[in-house]
Amino acid sequence: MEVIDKWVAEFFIRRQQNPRVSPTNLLSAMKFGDSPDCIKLKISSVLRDISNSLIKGTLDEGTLDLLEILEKLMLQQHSVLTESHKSAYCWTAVECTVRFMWPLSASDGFFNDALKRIWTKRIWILKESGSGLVTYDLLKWEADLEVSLEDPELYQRIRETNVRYTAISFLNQLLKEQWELLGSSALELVAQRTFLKRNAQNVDNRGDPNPVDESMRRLKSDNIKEGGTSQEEEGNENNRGNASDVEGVGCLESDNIKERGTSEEEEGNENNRENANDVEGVGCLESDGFDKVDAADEEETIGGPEPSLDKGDKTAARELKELLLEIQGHIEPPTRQEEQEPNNGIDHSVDVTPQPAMSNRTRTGGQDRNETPDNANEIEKGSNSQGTWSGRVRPRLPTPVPLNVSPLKKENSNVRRPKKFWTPEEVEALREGVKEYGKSWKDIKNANPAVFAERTEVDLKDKWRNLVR
DNA sequence: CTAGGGGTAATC
DNA sequence: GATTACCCCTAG
Repeated sequence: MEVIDKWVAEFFIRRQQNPRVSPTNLLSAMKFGDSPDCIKLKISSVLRDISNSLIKGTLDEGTLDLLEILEKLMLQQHSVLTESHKSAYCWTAVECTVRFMWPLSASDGFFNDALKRIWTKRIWILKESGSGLVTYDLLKWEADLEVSLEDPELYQRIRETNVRYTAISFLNQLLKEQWELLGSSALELVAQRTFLKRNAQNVDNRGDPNPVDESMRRLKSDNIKEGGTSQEEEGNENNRGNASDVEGVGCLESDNIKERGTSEEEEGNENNRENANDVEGVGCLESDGFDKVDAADEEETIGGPEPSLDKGDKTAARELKELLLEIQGHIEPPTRQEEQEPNNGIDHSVDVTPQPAMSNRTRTGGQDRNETPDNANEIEKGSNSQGTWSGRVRPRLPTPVPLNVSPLKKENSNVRRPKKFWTPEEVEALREGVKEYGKSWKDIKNANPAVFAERTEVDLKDKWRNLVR
């Protein structure tokens, strides 16, 4: 069952924004060992934690902890520390210190405490341990921050630097690189293998003399093509990667699937799919991967180097499939798309193409609130103008409930406020306000919130209009 | 956000 | 009927 544990853990960790699961808590609860698989899982959890903290906008000393843990895990699997990792650590450390520079002077706040806590203690320990995170840049920052304690000009300069942006950029870069290095998840690999096996069998049935080779050749050639575009679109890919991996990727039906182990040099390329195995991805695996596991179960062997699942893996895969379906049922409420209609291959993507001008639309003397709402209007027109929209489904949001214009207008907008005469205090405050602020009704009201508590800016304007008449 | 036109209902 | 307070709308 340990394989199930790992796969389920991986499923949760790779899935973004699951508020009920903290990756590190999950791992500590499951007590994994130090096998290479487990280290990968731990790295995934650290990456997910960093990603979550970026999403939440929390960039603090906890992030430094995570980066230090990540370094240790990288050492355990004998990986080289990347430049992005070093830079991310350096700039996050600076950000954690600079955030305490809010007072104008270094001596007025917690800056000194932060300096001691982060640089004198934490980074000293790193230096002692010979950590690769201690870089020239880090030491340079350390010196500058020390000097800024005594040098108000430098303090001001650092205070005004946008360190946070740089830190976030490096953290994002680190996440992207590390997710790519981690490559496909176990779930996806199983699906890839079974898909390849199925493909090979299909070719075999057609009487091809060398089915596996042919299948591999086709996949490889497709891959080369895909690889090219992937490289070109790296920026986009990057954006989608960690930031939106819940979206998943296209189903494994696409031919961008490789055989792991047939060519090691393609490793990096393979990783383009990185977080492809999130929820939607699992959905695809379900139909394209696991369903085939049962079939593969019966037809045992394919000749050659084709990797196949052993009995244990197959049982595990079957159990996992059921488990995932159950978990998914609990976690994911059915999406609107699922509710509306089965996927029939129609592109439901949001159409952002500018819509043709609504030539029939006319304004009717400004009484829009009595008109049919915009949406309904367009739906109605849609029956006549479908052709011009190429039959695409245009997303429609519900017509928003109009806000009360006046903050003094209470619940029922049809009921007028009771008439309230202006008191001499109010009139006086208005006169004073106009003297001071001119006809800036908002400023006048804000300057006398108590006096004008029951007046709007428009009331002030109207009253002034009456006064000067 | 403000200015100004104008409608409605209460009050004088 | 005039005034006042409130409201709505449009234009800039």
